[in-house]
Amino acid sequence: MDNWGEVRTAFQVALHGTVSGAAEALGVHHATVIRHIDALEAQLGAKLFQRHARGYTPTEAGEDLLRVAQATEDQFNQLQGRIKGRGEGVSGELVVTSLVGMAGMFAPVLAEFQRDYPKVVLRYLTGDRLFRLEYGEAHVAIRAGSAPEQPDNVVQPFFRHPFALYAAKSYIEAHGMPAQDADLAKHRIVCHDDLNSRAPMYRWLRQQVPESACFFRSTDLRANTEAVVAGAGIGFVPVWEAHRHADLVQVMAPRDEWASQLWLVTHVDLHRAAKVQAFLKYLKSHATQWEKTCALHD
Amino acid sequence: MDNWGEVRTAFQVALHGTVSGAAEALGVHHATVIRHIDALEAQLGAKLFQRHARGYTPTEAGEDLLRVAQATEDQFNQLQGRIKGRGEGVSGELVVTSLVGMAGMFAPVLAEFQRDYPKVVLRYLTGDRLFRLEYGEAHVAIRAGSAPEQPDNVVQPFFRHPFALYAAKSYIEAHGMPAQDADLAKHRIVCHDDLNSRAPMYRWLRQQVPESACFFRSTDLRANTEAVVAGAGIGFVPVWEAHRHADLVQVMAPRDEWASQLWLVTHVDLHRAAKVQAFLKYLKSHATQWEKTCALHD
DNA sequence: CAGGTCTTGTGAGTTCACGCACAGAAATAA
DNA sequence: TTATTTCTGTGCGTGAACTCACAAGACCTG
Repeated sequence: MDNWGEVRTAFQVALHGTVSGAAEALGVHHATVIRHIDALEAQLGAKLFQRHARGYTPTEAGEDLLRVAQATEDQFNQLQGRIKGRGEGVSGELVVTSLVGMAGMFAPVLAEFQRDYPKVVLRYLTGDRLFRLEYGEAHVAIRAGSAPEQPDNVVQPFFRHPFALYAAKSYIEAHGMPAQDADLAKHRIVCHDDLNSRAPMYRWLRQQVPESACFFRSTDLRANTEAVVAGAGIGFVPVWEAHRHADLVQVMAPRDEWASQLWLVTHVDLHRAAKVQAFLKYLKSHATQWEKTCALHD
Repeated sequence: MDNWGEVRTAFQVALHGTVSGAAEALGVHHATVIRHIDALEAQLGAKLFQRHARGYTPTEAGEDLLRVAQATEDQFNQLQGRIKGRGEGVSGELVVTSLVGMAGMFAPVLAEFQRDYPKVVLRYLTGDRLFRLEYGEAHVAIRAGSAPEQPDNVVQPFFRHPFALYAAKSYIEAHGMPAQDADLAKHRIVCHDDLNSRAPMYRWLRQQVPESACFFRSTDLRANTEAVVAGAGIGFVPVWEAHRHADLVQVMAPRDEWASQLWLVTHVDLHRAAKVQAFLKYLKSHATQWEKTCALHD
């Protein structure tokens, strides 16, 4: 049963009882209506209407079609209402993705956002692979590093994520506190597994310490943080994250060159959606708050 | 939400995930599919798909449309199956119409037909006005008189409905039995109200008796029959009907010139339907039986 | 890295479906 | 009856929608 348009035409004919009435309702010429009915009947191999000078009277098959098409029109109208009204309110699904490392920072914000917009179903995706906006896998992504420049993505700077060098109290008691940058080479360093990492803090670290000083290496920032907390050595920990661990001692204060720039990325098709805008506004208002919090504890 | 064809196109795109796949499934060029999607999105004012080089990924709205269109396609397929299979079996409605006078003769036959085809819903329409086949008011009509010649109706002779002159026993006892045709003029005659009636028996009667002899006149054959039974005079009664009244005496035996020809009439569009054919076959097999019955009692 | 094979997207040519203008038939009104 | 209106039905010309052809991008594979 292809050609749904012809079904719609037949539906209007059954509704009005005349070809002319259906033609007027559909905004087409009555000859078109006649052709549609003829084609549909030829395809089905059955008469849908009895033709006479006063109009078209539906047969049993025509009445059957009338019922089905009536239901279809209702469903399409409801669908149209849902789709047109979808963008207006803040509801539906909102899929956010970021690196795993930022989960601890974002989770409270996401929870608060959901308190303000209870109708939104939040999905927070974190994983090894990058979830790609262009395939519709996520609506909003928080990305780190240099400004992503993909054509269909709208990118805006979020905030600079401050890092500082930390160590556990136990480690400092055992190995002492480095006085200046050059002293780091004599310490046990916790760093990224890939020594060629493009993260600015690790590029800085590679210039300061030899590879042999990197005693603990992991691809995961959180694992590194845990290692530092456990006293494995000195390593970069997000300032925000460090606040949660009373045992940590700040070895060196955060520097701007260590900070990693965070970006808010959305797909251009969804950027204007009300719920996306609401979420972005929410995130940005918290960004300034985070920056203040981090600055306070420097 | 007009243009159901575009909805169907969008449905196929959501189903296949690619424009090319949908185009192949629909049997059209992929450029057509793209234009349909663009038009639909423009009309709805919302994106249905995320475009990327690997295909189209449905958004929330697109998935909503997918669900609705899936249900629609299912219903259309079921509808097509019903319509295509409708003509094969003997089921559904069967609307039969005839003059009221023949109800007593047909009712038992209709009941028997329904016993053989229990899935058929029989509607037997009788009324003052003629139910018109061309408006779909009835599938089969039994008509009397000269052969109807309407273009869209297929007409076939049914059988000749025999009439005879009857009177009540009480009337004969009071007025005696007419020996020959000319004697009728001296009797009380029950006849049709319209003296110019085209029925052959009444045209014959008008030639035999003066208007003054017609003491009881009615437009309804059944009323005339009742009048004869009640002893109002001599009148024409269907042979078949007369058998049901023990009080009636046959004044003159049935003649072929009195009989009224009955016709089976069906609309050309429905004539080939299985249920109509089954009913016609059934009626015709009973016609010969009726003729024998009538002949027996002459 | 290069080649092949999917995609989507866009401008140009062509066809098919639509609109127009009639004709015919039936019901209503005068 | 005749006139009028309102239907359906059909041949014909035109334009919108389709097909075609080509370009560009993404992904996989050797």
